[in-house]
Amino acid sequence: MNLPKSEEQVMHYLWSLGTAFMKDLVEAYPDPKPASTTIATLLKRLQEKEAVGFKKYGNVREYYPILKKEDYSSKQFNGVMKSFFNDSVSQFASFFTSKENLTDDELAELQRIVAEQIKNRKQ
Amino acid sequence: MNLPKSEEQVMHYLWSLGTAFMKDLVEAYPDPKPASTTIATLLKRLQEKEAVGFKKYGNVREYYPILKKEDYSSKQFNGVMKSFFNDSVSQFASFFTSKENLTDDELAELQRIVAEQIKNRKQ
DNA sequence: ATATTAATTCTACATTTGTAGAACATCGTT
DNA sequence: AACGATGTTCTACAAATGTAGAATTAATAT
Repeated sequence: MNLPKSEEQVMHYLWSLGTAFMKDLVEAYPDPKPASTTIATLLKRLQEKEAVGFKKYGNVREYYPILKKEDYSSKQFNGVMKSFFNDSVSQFASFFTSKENLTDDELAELQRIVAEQIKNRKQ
Repeated sequence: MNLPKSEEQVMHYLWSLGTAFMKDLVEAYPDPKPASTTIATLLKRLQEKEAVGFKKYGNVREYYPILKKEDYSSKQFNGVMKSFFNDSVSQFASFFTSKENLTDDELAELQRIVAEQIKNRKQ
């Protein structure tokens, strides 16, 4: 499932809000906020794709994400990984660690995390 | 510059071929191959976006990528990084190192690469 | 010179995406 | 019971994307 930008944006707000009424979503946008009918259209499209669900309270709906952020993130990342790094971890790692905007501290942090994960796996 | 899938596909073939004539591009596609006019349209759109250029040989053009794969990859990756990992290296690193489809060997390789990069920077 | 090959330009059209007005529905208030 | 706040559905339309036919052009081989 690859969502268009505008729908992805709605998902981001929903992921961060957890659940939301229409109003909450519109409010979440920076000015100039979109018309609520615009959000309504996007929500409807997302429902068709089973990416969001809702609980009904009378006329009103409380929306929640069905699609998990982790799963979607993972899919997006894997897509980039495959298209641009040939699905090769070392190719990606070289790119990533030599990014200029990666600070020394971040690199050290990465090292720590990798070491930890390695230890974790040794059981 | 964020290219639509179909144009991105053309770029991938161009990146891997280096330079190519129309024919080479069409041939690069798996069956069922697209009509060459389809590729022509995509190439034209890519030219407008200054993502590809060409050298003329009579009636025919030898296309080449202007947009560098590295730059585009970088942008794509940064987009995912920002949208899904909050631009946080450690958040991303945790996700990445605990992917189930990351083998122990790949993890070790990553460690090696990180260590090397750290050493490299210390001068 | 003519047919063939390869490509290009123009035009076209369906689908998807982005955005929103108009009309209608419902709940909570006066 | 009428009203305002919210929200939903329907309809609409422009722009972007995906795909390709028809007509035309140019170089090459016969």
